[in-house]
Amino acid sequence: MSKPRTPSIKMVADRAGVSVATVSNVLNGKPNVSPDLVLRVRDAVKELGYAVDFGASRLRSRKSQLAGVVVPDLTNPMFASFVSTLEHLARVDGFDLVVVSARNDPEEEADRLRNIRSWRPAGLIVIPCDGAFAKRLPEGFSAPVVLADRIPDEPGFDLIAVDNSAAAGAIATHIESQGYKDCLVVGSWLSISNVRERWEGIRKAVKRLEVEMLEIGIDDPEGADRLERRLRGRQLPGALFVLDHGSSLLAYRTMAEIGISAPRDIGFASFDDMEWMRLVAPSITAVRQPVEDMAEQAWALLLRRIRGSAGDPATRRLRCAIEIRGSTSRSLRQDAGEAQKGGMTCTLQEGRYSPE
Amino acid sequence: MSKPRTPSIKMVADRAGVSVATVSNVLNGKPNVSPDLVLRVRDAVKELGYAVDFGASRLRSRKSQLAGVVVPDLTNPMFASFVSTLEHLARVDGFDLVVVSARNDPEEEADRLRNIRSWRPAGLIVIPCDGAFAKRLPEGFSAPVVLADRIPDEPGFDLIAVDNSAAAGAIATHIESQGYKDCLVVGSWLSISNVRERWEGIRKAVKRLEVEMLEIGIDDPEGADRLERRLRGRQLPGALFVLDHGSSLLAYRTMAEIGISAPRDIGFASFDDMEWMRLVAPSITAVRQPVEDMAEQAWALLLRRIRGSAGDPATRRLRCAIEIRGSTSRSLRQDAGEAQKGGMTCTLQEGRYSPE
DNA sequence: AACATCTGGTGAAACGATTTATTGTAAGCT
DNA sequence: AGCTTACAATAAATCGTTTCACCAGATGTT
Repeated sequence: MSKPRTPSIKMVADRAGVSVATVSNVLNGKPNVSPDLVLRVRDAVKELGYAVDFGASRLRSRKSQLAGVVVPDLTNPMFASFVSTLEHLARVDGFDLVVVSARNDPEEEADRLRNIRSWRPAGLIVIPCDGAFAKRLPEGFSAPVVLADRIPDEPGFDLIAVDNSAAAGAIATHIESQGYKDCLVVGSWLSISNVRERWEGIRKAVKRLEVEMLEIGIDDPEGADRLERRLRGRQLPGALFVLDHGSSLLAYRTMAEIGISAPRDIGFASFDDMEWMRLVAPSITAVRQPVEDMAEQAWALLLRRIRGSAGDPATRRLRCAIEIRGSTSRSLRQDAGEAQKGGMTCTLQEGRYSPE
Repeated sequence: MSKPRTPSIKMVADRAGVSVATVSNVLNGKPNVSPDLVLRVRDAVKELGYAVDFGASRLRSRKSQLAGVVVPDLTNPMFASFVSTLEHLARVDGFDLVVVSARNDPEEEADRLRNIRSWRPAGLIVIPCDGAFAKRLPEGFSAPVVLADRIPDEPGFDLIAVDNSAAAGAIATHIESQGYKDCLVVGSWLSISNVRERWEGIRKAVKRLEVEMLEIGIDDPEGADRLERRLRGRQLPGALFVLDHGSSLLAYRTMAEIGISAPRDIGFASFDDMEWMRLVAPSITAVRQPVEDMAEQAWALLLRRIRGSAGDPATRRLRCAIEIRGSTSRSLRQDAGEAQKGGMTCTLQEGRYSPE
């Protein structure tokens, strides 16, 4: 009836017949410890099934091998993939991740940030809910923070994002070049920097095309109503360009319900290329964001900061790829048959956009 | 040039003019501390921006508010949603999550398990890569473990899974009742318990329907080839039933490439109902798994174990829902037009399957 | 008055690691 | 031999908490 506690460094030391300091030195690969002792320690470790206690280790050494990750919504495939990539990269560098989802709620984000702070992570990677992120970062938070994907209202942060404006502009130009006269642009909220930048990119790019913006929120029934009313209205827009994945799902479903389909009745394009956009027939013209790259760069930057690199906050914009597919094709308007074969898929090379 | 370290409990104590013990008592809501001191401590905490150090706290109190989560692949929407739900529930109970993805690699899973152990989590929720999970759990791991979704070869674990056999059987029966004569069943590996159970459920359920199993692996080009050859073969099966989401994506894409479509040329059904299956036309008959429920039950069970509930390992099987849609409809074989409207969607009530 | 029982509070000992200072020993150099 | 230098190993201090034993004073009980 004793207490078989999980083995500590002390037990290892006893069993190996050395001091705890020596065990620590062996475990951390410090030089100046004789080969036979290394062996004895290793054996003892194995026999006891010992594993260091990261908490205690961090407490004393003041070095944490833990990073925090905050995303708006883990169920969004974009963010899931972001986290997944991050998690792998971090692991390679010996870091673990505390992952939290803010569920699109700034309050919750603030709460999670406060909470995560108590784990004393070496750094933080955050995709903020909205622009007011700076106000939610607990004051006195000293670990480096790298933001991704969304731009904060206040500057002063390291940031990895994509070139929203140019990508959206490229799609708008494509739509225009297909001969569409007007285009309804749909997005969750203009208060989200991505949506805003994309909308502005469109306005900057178009020449003759008439564009009109509609905000429909996130999981908001009223927004869904607004969209449906607009699509049922007497004047169906020539094309529909949706600026985020959530809205795309809603829009595509709504179109199906109403019985209009792309490109027969309307041109359709979307941000955030997803698997399903390639699977539906005809497949959907979309902007593909380099999520993995984003994760990679964010992690690289954070790691540099953790290792002590000073310097002004850096902002990097990554280039998106444009996938032109059937849903915006004017020539497919009549014969919707061929489409699913995927032969229509191509990558826009015009301007700064490069092929796969 | 001093060292503005992140505030510790000692600084709070000094500022409030009390002992650290008192601060600790206030922070942990212990009784027997006078109201004015509580106030003074609270003020000091606020002024300093103090937040407890979970690591130190855990070290001393031996109670961890951290749980580990291991999934085979975070980019799989099923698992992403599982983690997301879990994360929310855990937070409500004051727990944070260390999340790791094994990337479908048992080796990596073993590595992550070892690693996660060093965080001394209060418990673990794992969706194992394969049945040999027990061998990968570091020996001497003392925190409670709850497995989910996949069944380990060796018993002795708490387990929350779904009723694979019955659900797969129901789909098979449906396919049979539609008049299909034979059915090709496709899945990643039979060594994954889910796939195995589903396959067995099918064989148990069918009467006249001829069934045949094809394993195509995970992200395996050879498997993709096998599938393509089979579908290009002289004898196209009447129906195709795919047993996991990854394989479904591959199968659906392959069909499109070859130019066969459901239900015109072949009946098509799948496990793991996903958004895209509702978006393609006609939409796809699928088994919808109660992922959120699974997460909920897994968390509830783990929490109970953490709180000290003893008792034999429990196994719970949750019921899946069946979504009968156009892709298996015999009557749609001729007129593939109507389908996208989704009017075909319904929920099988037969047997133990209940409607939405 | 003497004794037990609360009450609000504190100092100091853990927890499991790393780091620093220290010691003893062996080797290297005049 | 005498003196420095280098090496191996350790004891002890420390990180930020919680907990335990204890204390002084007030209150209650006989």
